[in-house]
Amino acid sequence: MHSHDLFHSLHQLSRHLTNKLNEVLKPMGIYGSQWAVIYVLKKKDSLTQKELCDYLFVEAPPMTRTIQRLVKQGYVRQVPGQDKREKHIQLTDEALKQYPNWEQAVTELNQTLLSQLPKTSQEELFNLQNYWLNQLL
Amino acid sequence: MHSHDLFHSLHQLSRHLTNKLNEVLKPMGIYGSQWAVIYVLKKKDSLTQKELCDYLFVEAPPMTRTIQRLVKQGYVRQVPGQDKREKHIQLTDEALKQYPNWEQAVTELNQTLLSQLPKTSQEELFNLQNYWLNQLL
DNA sequence: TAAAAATAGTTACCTAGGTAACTATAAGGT
DNA sequence: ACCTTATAGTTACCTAGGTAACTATTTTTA
Repeated sequence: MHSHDLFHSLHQLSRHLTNKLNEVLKPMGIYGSQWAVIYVLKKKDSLTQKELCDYLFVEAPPMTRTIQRLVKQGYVRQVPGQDKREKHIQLTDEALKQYPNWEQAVTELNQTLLSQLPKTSQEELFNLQNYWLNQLL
Repeated sequence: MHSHDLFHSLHQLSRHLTNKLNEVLKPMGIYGSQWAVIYVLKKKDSLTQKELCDYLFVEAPPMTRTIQRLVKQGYVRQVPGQDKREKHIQLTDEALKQYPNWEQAVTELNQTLLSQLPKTSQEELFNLQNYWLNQLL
């Protein structure tokens, strides 16, 4: 096994999964990057853009774009914070109404994608990825 | 473990590695996508764009762009095939001259990135990725 | 063999995500 | 208090990769 192959297959796998995600979300009118933000906001309730960036491991500029699109679609609102530099991002009622649909679509996709991979392998893969990622940061 | 987390960590890991690769290649004047093409061409000698797409699992349009950049930089040439639709892509002497530098930089990076991950884990990760990828295609 | 379908590659345009340079606000050091 | 530095977010522009629509060839088929 050459190290190149390991990186190559990881890259391919990631792209394949991203494509599948966008395919499923397309008819629901949102993109994968938007779903990632929505998913976090559902769990955390209200976060600044900085916090979203840190959590999702994304730079500020793409986050600005993703949020602006979500604002335009009415799924998110930006509330000015006490610190006037900050913007607190929250899901709108419209987003909360749509959430179960999005969640179901994504969960079904994930199950389909993982159906051929035994549970123990899933755990193993997840642990290896996380261990490696933590070592790298 | 939620399936979302597995996909999320895979996505993060992939992005992190891509960023590191581009960081290392930047001073050498090429990008990660270009390196992927060069690496394949070094092994296979001459391939059509279609064959490169299939091998790297990439759609035709981005491949066209990557190759056009490589042509402009003088690292690759497009030889018309017997089938006049095809273009056979080959490394130039200039690319072959630079290759060892690129190869060394990438190999060193890979070793650094993998240094904290035990050999057995590397194999395990590689096998899981490939197994899953094959199931999905 | 002429018309239809498939294939290789390109162009135009989209999202995803990165850096650099900028603005506006907040925090610290003197 | 004032000036410097740090931080949150935006804007502009770059690469990576995707789809749709197109051109130019080749292959199939009627």
